[in-house]
Amino acid sequence: METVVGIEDNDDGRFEDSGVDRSSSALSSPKQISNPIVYKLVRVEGDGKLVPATDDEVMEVGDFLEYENSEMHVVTNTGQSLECISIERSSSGKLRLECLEEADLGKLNAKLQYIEQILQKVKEEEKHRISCGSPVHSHENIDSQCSADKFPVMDGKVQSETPCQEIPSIASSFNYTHSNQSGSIDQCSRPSEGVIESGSSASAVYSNLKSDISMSDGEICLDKLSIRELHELFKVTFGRETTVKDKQWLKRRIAMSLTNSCDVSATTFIIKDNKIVRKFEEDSSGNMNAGSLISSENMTEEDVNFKDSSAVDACGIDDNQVVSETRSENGLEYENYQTGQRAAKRIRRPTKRYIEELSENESREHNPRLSISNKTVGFGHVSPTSNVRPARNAFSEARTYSTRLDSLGGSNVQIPCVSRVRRSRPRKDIASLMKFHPTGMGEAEKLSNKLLEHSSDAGSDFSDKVLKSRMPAKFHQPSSSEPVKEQCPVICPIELRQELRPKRADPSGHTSDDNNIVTVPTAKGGMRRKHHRAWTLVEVIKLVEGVSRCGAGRWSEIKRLSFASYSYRTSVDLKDKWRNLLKASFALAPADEGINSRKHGTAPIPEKILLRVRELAEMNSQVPPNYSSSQLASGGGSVHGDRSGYL
DNA sequence: TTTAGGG
DNA sequence: CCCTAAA
Repeated sequence: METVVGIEDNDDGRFEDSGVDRSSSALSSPKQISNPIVYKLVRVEGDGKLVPATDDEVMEVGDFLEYENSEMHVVTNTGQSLECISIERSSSGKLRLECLEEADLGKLNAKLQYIEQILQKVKEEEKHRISCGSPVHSHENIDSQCSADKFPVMDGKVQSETPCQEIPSIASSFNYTHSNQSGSIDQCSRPSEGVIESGSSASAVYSNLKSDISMSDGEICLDKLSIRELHELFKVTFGRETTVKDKQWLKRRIAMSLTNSCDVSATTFIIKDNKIVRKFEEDSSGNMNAGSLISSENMTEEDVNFKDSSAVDACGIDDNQVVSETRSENGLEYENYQTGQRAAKRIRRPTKRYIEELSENESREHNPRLSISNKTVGFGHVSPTSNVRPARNAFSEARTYSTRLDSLGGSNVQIPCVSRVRRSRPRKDIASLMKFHPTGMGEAEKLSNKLLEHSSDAGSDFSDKVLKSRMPAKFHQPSSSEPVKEQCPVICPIELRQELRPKRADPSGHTSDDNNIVTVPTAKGGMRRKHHRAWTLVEVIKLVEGVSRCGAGRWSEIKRLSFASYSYRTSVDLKDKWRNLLKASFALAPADEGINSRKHGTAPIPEKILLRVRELAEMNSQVPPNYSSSQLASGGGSVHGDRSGYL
């Protein structure tokens, strides 16, 4: 910093203070330098000439040397294209690993190379000046004097006299400078062949900027770019314009995007044998993915760090730069920078939180009230688990959905099962049912039950209407009643009984639905549906018809043929119902059916049906368990089937 | 998975 | 309706 100030404060721009020397010495022993230095940017033309840089081409090098004192332990994990170096900073002791792509490394090396050159030039110039006794008056002067003839140029390249071995460490410091104010080193590089062999500067290139980038022997330095070029580069890299004039910032951002491998075309080239070689697409893509994954993890942290360092840079160094920028602009840049970082962060970060929110939303979508339980699930888990809802909920919901779907699925009317809210008269049965819920029932169960009741409620409401409008006077014709049947699966027991009355299909009766679907948690955690869904007459008819067609005992087949649309009627249910029907039919006293039904207030099963049942039973030699043939033989007039009410 | 039967 | 054994 002091050096910078010294330089900048020199009105005549004399480049005289010890900073230069120190910087020069930095080449041989970088760790001795602790202060950032501002250097003037020069452009190396293709013919090897050094063109004086414009004002806005001033670059700051000190930033790169900021962490000179850091101890770096290089652990190369030599893979194919990805190599890692773990760098431990003495200040924090934190150890981070990250992978860089070769191309990125190449860029960094190129930068390093260029810095090296600059330093070398400065050194040379200083020597020259000292020897000549001609003072330098400004950066521009320096640059002007930095003509190519004053520097060793070979093959169009500025030859670096720096020992190669030191380059990696320089590169490292260069690389980590900006982002590690808080200590963790998030990036790692490796000593690449390109660097070590660096007699020539090699760098990666934005292919689409080739024309704009100064190029010498296929080597391009990011630092050589002017503001305008940097802007263009920025645009290419980030896909948006920038008004930032801070070159440092631009370069940093671009470099960062490179190291993060987030951008296309950033890793098109790699350095090999001092030449820029086009990278294979597979390589770059694959590595880029891996790289971005890793870096995305680090970005959060790095953002903070970066912020700090950038604050330092912007307020400290940049302000002192000769570059014609006002402090307000610096502030603006800083703002932009921050926002830019945030934007990038937004893009990269979503992983965990996004998933979390996603799962949460999903669960809420299904059952808002149960979101709490979902929160506990799958924090930090990835999609597969986070999508899992509590088994109970899933079950009940599935049930709900299927029920509603099925209730209408068989018919021609397909009604979306969602958001059909029934707003009709309040249901008393439900209230009572809820009131007497099993105490063991958890809150979640209650809620889900409520939900279920609601949905099925709506569904049944609708189907009831349909049923009424379509309810045929003659129910005894299975085929004709079939479609009707399928539309009225969900009906409240009480109403069912009313409807079950054969002759009076009771359209007036407010067939309010309300099936008491009560799900009871099982010891195993499963859900048992503890729901009594009364059999409708249609269902009974269908069952009888199915039995007559397929034979008793082939419940699955009957279920498949006649009850395909009744998801809530399992084959076991059919079997049970048939069993009951059988009992009823054999216990039935033909003359008394009406009495029976009235007596128990239950919907009677039409005698016709019962007779048919008995007929079928006898056909199949099925006899109710406790039915004595004598009773049957006697005509069964005296036996009152109380169980008929079970229908 | 389906059937049959007990509860 | 649920549960379970048996096939």
